Amino acid sequence: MSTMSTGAEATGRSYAGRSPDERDAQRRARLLAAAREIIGTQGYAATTIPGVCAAAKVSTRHFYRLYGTKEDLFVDLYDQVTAESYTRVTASLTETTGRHIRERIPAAMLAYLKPMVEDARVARIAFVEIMGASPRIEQLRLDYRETLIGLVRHEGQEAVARGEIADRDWRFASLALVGAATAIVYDWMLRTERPEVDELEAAMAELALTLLTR
Amino acid sequence: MSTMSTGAEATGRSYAGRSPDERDAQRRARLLAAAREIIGTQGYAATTIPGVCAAAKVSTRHFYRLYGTKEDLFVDLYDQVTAESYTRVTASLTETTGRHIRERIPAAMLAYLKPMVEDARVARIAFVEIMGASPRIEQLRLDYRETLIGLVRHEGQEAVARGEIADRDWRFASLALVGAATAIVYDWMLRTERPEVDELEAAMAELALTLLTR
DNA sequence: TCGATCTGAAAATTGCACTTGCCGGTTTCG
DNA sequence: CGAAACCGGCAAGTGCAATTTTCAGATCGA
Repeated sequence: MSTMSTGAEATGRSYAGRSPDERDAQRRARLLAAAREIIGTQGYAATTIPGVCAAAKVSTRHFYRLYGTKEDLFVDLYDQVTAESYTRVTASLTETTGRHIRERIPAAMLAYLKPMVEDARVARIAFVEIMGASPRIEQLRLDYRETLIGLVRHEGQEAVARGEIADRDWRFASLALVGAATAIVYDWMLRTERPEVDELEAAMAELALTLLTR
Repeated sequence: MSTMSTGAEATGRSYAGRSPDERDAQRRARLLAAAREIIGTQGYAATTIPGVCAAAKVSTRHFYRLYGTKEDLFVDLYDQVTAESYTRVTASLTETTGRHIRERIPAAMLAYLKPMVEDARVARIAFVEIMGASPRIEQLRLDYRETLIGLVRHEGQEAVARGEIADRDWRFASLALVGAATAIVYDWMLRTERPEVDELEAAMAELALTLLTR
């Protein structure tokens, strides 16, 4: 990346009113959108590169210049999807800085769930398709979860230091919360007769409080 | 099946001191053992039929007579693996019949975890490889989980009727418990510096009590 | 306008695993 | 003992998706 960051005398020329970098960025965006749709509805295993390319209106030639393999595309997609959640959580925690941990946890929980509750495809990607897809992707999932655990532990220990709650095994509590959220939200997505979003969110907030503060 | 159930004048003859049915049963058992080993260590996606056959000392020809596809074999394996847990749980509940629900839950939880804690391959199969492998297998997983939810709900409601605990959304509680158990036990398997089994089991029993009775 | 560059579509190639069929050797049983 | 049934291993043949290459047309820039 560093070598082309100045980007001025790049190798290509403009086309359709776009610079080479812009064109690539648009192709990338279309591929990611198509991948989100197809992987999020058909599943990773059933997804083919030509299929994604056709949906994205990108030729396979360009695909292979942007991504080496289907796995690379999925990694990019997963980064995008997890970044949505992670960004919202950290934003929520920043907003609630200084408040009691029992107020902050429900807000952060809802921020975490937001992208999945809004879009079933995201839930499927983040909760189901991510698992066991490949060793590299599995590692990505574990790394991301470790980041989340670190975040929970950090906030938790500060709350303990402030005397707001009792200390506990934060890794255990974080894993329980993430695992429970995964199962519950995905089940909620799949059901036809499901409770309102509000009810789900209230129950999840309550669960987070139970696991992290009681 | 029904046409050959009497089995007397079946097409084949004895070999190596075994009847045709016995030989098939042994091949099946060897294939399942090999599949457990390979899928449980390399993953479902990386598993090939010739690979399983070689490990099981079964020719591919015989494989295709016993199972049509890799998926069929995996279904059989998953049935076996889940049956282990399910059988232990129901046995535990039978043993503790009449006791207070707060005593029965920890016992049932440990029974459920036993096969996974004893064998990392089983944990990987039941918790990771089962997910997103194929639509049919995903359905199998959901069906099995539904059975488990029904079991928890049944026992839970009876305890409520006996006045031992307060009523609650049993589907929510079951999913939370199963999801949390999945995440925690698999994490425990993967870690190098992990707590003793006893500590894990105690924490899981405590978690089950929290989610189902508090 | 003209040659160079870039495009998407589609054909051609490659690679991998499934699936089938054959083979030399073993066991059965008349 | 010898023909027949059966075995596991192995060598094609097949099918599908990944990957590479080709190509005719569109766009750019001098």
